[in-house]
Amino acid sequence: MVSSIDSSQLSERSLHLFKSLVEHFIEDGAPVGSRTLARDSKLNLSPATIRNVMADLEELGLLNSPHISAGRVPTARGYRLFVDSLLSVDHLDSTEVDQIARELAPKDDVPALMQRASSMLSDITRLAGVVMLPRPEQSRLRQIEFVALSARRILVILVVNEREVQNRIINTARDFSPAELREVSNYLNEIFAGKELNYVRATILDELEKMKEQVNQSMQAAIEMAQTAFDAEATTKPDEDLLFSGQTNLMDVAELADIDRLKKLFESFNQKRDILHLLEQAINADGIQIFIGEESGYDVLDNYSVVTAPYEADGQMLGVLGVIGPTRMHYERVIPIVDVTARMLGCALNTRG
Amino acid sequence: MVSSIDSSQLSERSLHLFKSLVEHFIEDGAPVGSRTLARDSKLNLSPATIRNVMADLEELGLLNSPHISAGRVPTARGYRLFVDSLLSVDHLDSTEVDQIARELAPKDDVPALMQRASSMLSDITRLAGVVMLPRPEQSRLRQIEFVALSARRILVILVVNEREVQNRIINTARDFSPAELREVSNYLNEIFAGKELNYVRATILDELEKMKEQVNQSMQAAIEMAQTAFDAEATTKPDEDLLFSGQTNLMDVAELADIDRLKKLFESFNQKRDILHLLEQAINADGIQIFIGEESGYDVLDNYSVVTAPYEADGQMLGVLGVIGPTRMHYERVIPIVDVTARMLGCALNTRG
DNA sequence: GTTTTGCGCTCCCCGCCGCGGAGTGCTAAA
DNA sequence: TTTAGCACTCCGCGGCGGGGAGCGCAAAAC
Repeated sequence: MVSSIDSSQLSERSLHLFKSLVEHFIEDGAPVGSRTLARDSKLNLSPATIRNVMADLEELGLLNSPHISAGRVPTARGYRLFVDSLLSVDHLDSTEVDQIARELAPKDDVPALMQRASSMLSDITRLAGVVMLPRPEQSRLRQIEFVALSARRILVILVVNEREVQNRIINTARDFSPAELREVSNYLNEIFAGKELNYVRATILDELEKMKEQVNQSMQAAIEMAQTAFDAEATTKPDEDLLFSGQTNLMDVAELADIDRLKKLFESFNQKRDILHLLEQAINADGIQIFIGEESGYDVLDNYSVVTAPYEADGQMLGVLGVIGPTRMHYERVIPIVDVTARMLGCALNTRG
Repeated sequence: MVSSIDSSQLSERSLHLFKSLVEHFIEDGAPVGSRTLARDSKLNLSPATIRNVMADLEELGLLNSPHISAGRVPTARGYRLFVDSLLSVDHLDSTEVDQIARELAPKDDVPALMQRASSMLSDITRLAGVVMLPRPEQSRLRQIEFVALSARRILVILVVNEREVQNRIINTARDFSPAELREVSNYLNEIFAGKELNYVRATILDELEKMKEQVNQSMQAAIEMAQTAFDAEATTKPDEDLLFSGQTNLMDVAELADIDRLKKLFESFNQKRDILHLLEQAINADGIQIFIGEESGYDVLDNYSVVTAPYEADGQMLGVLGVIGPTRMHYERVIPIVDVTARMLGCALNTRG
């Protein structure tokens, strides 16, 4: 790991100029040269002086130039310094906060709420939004019900975590009557209501195996059914936990006109894997976490930054949400938006009456 | 409406040349000129002759040239003639048919099956796939269940059409005990099981209103609950019925590099409205239906074609699926693929033991 | 010692030119 | 009716040149 840059290693003036340069570049995306900087930073320095400073900054790896006689552009490392030490975060005005609050009013079920959070993030930032859904590991089983579809096809309904519902259909080896089903579900609810899904899954394999002899025949069937149900659970769930929106917003950021890179990014959205891994790293951060360009370690994300924040409700970490855009994004705006959204979403998820 | 072109209005030779030209253009996307055509169509004609023919075809609106001294390109009308009268559809070889059949094996629930159908369409054609889910109007209620989440929040579970499940959460005005809930669901199941959702919705508003006096108090509550449940149904359902996949495939078709048009197309995928309307037109077609470029009437689809086929199970039309790509697509391959997929999906949806 | 000035140099961008290639339409001949 | 011939158009490309933005370096100025 390359030693990171500490703002105290640089003179006040260098920092000021650097900040000014980054802001400029974020604004218009063109390499910025010494003259522009001389004009706009109120320091009353000649372009030549500024060139010297910029040469130093380049040596430190904070800037580089696309070619010898162009202006300078921030590197990932440069953005890192900018974001960590120089950024003055905007204060959201109250109308924006209101808008977020309104969108996240807890009208309906969890997935819809998440979806709204994601599209709100993308609408308001004009970038791509993403929400990672509550991780299944932290789910508590609240209730389990069986509904007979036909003699041997049974619909299993799991109510998880207050407001989440999962359905799956299983095929059984023998027929079950509605009365039997009710009996089975009562039995399972009694043992497992309020327990963690992981625990439930483990226990079913383990403990119930032992009990087989002690209980009556229909209970044995119950055990087998439950096994099937939770087996299916393990396989069907994990790919449903990322909600993207506003991908198309990324299509008008000029320097991403590079359609090939964009295609790869979109594909990684579809496969979800990389982004999921990235977001998982952010779940234990306390508050905003930012991955800048190559830092992320996923090369589809070169030239893109991801701003994330975990959200929690009832004191429990639930997931992560965030925004994906070009490294050259308005961090000072995006950061508070992501931050507030995470909080608000948390509030909306707190269990109420 | 402009009078459409009938293949009988044109000489054998013109048709042959026209077909050859379209095939050529589909292959490499460049305007094709008289020389190329003279060389490749086995007719032994000089370029000059072919130029005359092409001039005629242009006058009929089947071709046009991007500029005066370029080759010719088919118009939407040209593609129409090509597709309707000239196309020799490929025969899928059995390995491909097998692959489709394997992908669509009825492993799990309906939404997942649809999703697989869609991504299979896009994978195999290297274009974008779309599946329209069974239209809610044609859904029959099979079973309704209530699960108490808390005193006044109730989970309503609708089982529709054998293998589809819908959940929604409603808030009630007063508390219900589990026993009451069971009573209510028994009551509703008795009246409504097997009925069409539309009918159910209408009847609840109507008929039950009259019965209010005749039944006891808890039944009155049942009526109100049912109203709430189906009201919610009407509003939550309709935007969940299109599944896209493989959009990114469209990003490497060269002539669509026009990122702005592509962005608009993607946005219309997200909003679903236009595509939905288009597909609804296709639901009553018997078999393959093709919308070519401007024909569709939606200008986001200029330069794109949509190949659709309705699918049915148990003798009932369920929905439409298809492929979206540049007008310049390999129709002779895409058509049979869409066709077979629709049939196979139908088979997979037939109700079985 | 730091800052500025001056200067030479690099590189991009843009418009221009000119040319070759592909293709057309028209006319006149086969 | 088909073909050959011809003049013309338009695109694409490479080369050229000038203007502009910017850099680095060295020497002068503060």
